[in-house]
Formats: sequence, structure tokens, C-alpha cells
Amino acid sequence: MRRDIFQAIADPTRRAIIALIALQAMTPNTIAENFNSTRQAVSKHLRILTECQLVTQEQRGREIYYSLDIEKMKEMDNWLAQFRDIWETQFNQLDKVLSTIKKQKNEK
Amino acid sequence: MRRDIFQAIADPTRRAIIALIALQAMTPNTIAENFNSTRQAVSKHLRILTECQLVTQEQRGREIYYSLDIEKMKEMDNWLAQFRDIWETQFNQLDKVLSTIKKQKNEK
DNA sequence: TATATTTGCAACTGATTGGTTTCATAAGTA
DNA sequence: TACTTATGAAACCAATCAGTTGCAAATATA
Repeated sequence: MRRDIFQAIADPTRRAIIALIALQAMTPNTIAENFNSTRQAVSKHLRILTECQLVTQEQRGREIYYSLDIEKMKEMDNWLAQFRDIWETQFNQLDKVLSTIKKQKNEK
Repeated sequence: MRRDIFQAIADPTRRAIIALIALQAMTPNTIAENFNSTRQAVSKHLRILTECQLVTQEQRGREIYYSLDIEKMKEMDNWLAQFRDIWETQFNQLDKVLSTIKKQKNEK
């Protein structure tokens, strides 16, 4: 069973859950209220998110509060970093072209 | 059939393909040489990547060169942006705590 | 023209996924 | 103590996925 953040984030419901608990820890029941599927389905998503360490649990009495581990989200950012270099370079090249055009215009 | 960049990126082989063609356009055959699976399997991955517009094709004779659309990768970055605010705030809060501790130390 | 190369597509297969229903457990509450 | 609430886990199901083999089409080459 592959369980990594990329696979976890692939599901739109899980992305919504992540966004929902990003700012505030919530119980499975409360989270499920925000979706059309059953509480059990949400619970399953939470298990997947927990397994890849994107969310953490905190038990309070019979309730369990789930919250996002924002540090883990940085792994996504780290992977994207290799491409960020490329698109910044491309942007700079575009910038160069634009300034060359501008220069040529001024020289006329 | 759901076809978005998140689902596309979920597969490790597709992530490898993306990284491979990021800097240089390549033909399916050349790409397949870098993996253990068959050319047809790679071709299928390329179709999925094309469908969600992460890669573009350019036909040259009987060869087709695939290259990464770096602009599309920014969609990933845009989604991450909402969390970047959070982790930067948390970092600043940590920074605050650290500087307070430092201050208290100096005042002793 | 005959042959080889490059490629996409269809059909099939076993594994995985996201969902449901049902049940067990633990913690509050009357 | 009996009842309600909050939750996870198991069993099942239809749909999807990633891979394979086989084939057809188009282009290059002899």
C-alpha cells in the first residue's frame, strides 16, 4: 500500500479536508458535516492522511481532534522547488526579451 | 474520468517523467528507456499528462517530442500558497518566542 | 515498392480506490 | 446502571488504475 503525500493529495475530498483543518483542529463528525459523504468515508480519508503524517490526532475525552501538520506540507513545496527554478529562469528570459524590445524602441 | 494535475502527480512514474522532460523535450521511446516498464505503459502516462495539460506534444516526422508545460505546474504552487501563509506565520511566531527568550536572558 | 521504426489505441487483467453498511468499543449522561 | 454519542475497523462493492500483449497507422529507409 503506497502511502505518500502525493497520493493523499490526489483526492479532492482529502484536499478539502486539509484546507478545512488547516487553521483549526476539528473532530471527524464536524469535518463530515461539511461533506456529502458519510462520516465513515471521512474517517477513512483521515486515516490515509494520518498514515502519511499530513494530519495529527489529539484525543480529548471521547472526541478526537485532527489538525494539519503544516511542516509535512513543505515536502510538497520542496518537490516543486526544482521546477520553480525553471519557471523563474523562463520568466527572467521573458523579462530580458521585453527589456530588449523596450531598449530597441527607445533607440529609434 | 477525473483528470487533474493532482491525480496526475500522484503516480511516482509520472513524477519521474515530469522531472525527466522538465529541461528537455523527449520522445516516448527515449523516455521509456529510463524506466523498467514497457513503452506502451509510458505512452499511457504521457496521455494522462497530456490530458491534464501538464505536457505538450510536438510532432517532428514520425517522432513526437513531449515537453513539460511549466506554467501548468504553477497551479500546484497556487494551491500550496494558501498553506505557505500559515507556515510562514508559524515560523514568525516561533521567531518571536525565540527572540523573547533571548531578551529575557539578556535582562538577567 | 518492401521493410523497419515510431507511435497511439484497444482489449484484457489483477490490484487499488472511494464509497457504503454493519458492528464493536470507549466515553459521557440520564 | 441503561442510554446516547463519538469513533475506528471490518466486510463488501463498483469503479478506476497501471500494467501487459497485440494490432493498426504513419513515416522513414533499403
